[in-house]
Amino acid sequence: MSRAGAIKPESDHILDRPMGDTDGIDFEIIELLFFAYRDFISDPDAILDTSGFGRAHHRVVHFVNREPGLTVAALLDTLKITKQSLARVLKQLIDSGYIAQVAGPEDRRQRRLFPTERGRELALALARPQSCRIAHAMEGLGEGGRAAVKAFLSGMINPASRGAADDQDDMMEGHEQ
Amino acid sequence: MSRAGAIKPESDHILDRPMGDTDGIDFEIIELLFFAYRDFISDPDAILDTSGFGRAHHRVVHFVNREPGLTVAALLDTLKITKQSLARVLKQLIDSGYIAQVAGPEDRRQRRLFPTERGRELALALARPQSCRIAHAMEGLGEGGRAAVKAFLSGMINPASRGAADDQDDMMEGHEQ
DNA sequence: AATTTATGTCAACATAGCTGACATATTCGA
DNA sequence: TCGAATATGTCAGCTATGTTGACATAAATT
Repeated sequence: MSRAGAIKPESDHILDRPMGDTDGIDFEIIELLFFAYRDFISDPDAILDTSGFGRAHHRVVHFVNREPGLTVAALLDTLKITKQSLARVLKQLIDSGYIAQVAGPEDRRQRRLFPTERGRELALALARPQSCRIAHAMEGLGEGGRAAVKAFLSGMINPASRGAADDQDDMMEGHEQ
Repeated sequence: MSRAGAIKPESDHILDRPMGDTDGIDFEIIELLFFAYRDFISDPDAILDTSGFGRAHHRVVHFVNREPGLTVAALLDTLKITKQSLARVLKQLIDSGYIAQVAGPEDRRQRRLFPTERGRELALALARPQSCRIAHAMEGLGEGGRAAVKAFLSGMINPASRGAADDQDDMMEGHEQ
C-alpha cells in the first residue's frame, strides 16, 4: 500500500482518491495507448538520432515511400501540417539525397516526390523495428484477434482523415491527378 | 535557380514503385497506429487550446489524477522527461490551482502531487472524449476482440516501462512507497 | 559533520509545430 | 490574351516542449 493516507490537505481542497474507472471512462486503454505509442516511436527515434534526422523526417520519408509521386499538397494533407513546417524537413531530405522531386507530367507546377534508393533504405530501416514490435505484440493472437486490432485502430481514426492507410472512399474533392 | 528548376530525375535513381508489404513489413498497422494516435490526441488538444494548456499539461494532470500523492520523481519516471521540462508545466498547473503539492509525510524532501477539484474536472473533461472514441472503436468487437486489443497494446509496451497502465509486476526497486 | 537525495531554478539550445507575408511559375477562365 | 487562381517556395518570427549543464536548498543518511 502506498500513498495518500497520512498527508494533510490544507485549505485547498485536495483529492487523494485516484481517478478510477468510475465515471465510465476507460482509463486503461487510454494509458495503454499512451505507452504503446511512446514505445512504438522510440525504435525509429533511436535510429534517427544517429543520422541527424527527427520524427518529422521519418513521416515524410515514410509516406513518400508508400506513395511515390505524391504531390506536396497531398503530403501536407496526410501529415496535417503547414507547408512551412514541411519545407524545413523536406529540403533537408532532398539535399541529402533521400527524396527527389519531379515536375508533374500534366501540371508542371506540381513537385511530385519520389524516394531515392537511399530514401527507400531509410524508410525500410525505420519500419523494420516497428514491424517487429507489432509482430511480437500480435503473436498469440488468432486471426480474429488480429482482425479485432485492425478494426479497433480503424475505428479510432476520424472518418474525414482517412489517409494512405485505407484510401478507398476518397470523398468529393478528388482533384488530385 | 531560386527553385530547384524544371526537375529531371536523370542520374539520381528514383524509385516509383510503392513500398508495399513486400519485405514482410506490416505497413498497414504502422499507419493505422499513426492515424489512430493522431486523432486520439486531437480530442483533448481541442479542449486544451481553449484553456491555454498543451499536451504536456495534459499528461501531468492525467497521471496526478490517476495516482494522487505520487512524487515528482515517480512522475518523471512515468513521463520519461527531464525535471526541467516538467518544472515548466507543473509550475503553471500549480499556480493555476489544478495541482497542489504536499510535503511527504515521511520524507519531507518529497513534494507529493495531488489534484484539486479543478484539476480532477480538467482530467475528466480531457479523458471523456478519448473514452468515447475508444468506446466507438470497440463497438462491434466481442469480449475476445476487446481482450485482443488490450493484449496487443500491452505487447507493444517495453517491459521496462510498464507504468501506471498495469502496475502489477512492479519490479525490484520498489522504494517508492 | 559530511554526503547523498529530492527537488527547484537559471540559462542556453534544438526540434517541430504555427502565422503572416510575399515571390514565382504555371494553369485556367473570361 | 490577360488577369486570376493555383502549387509551391521562402523569409521572418513566434510558441510549445523537449534537451544539457550548472548550481541552490532542505532534509535524510552515514
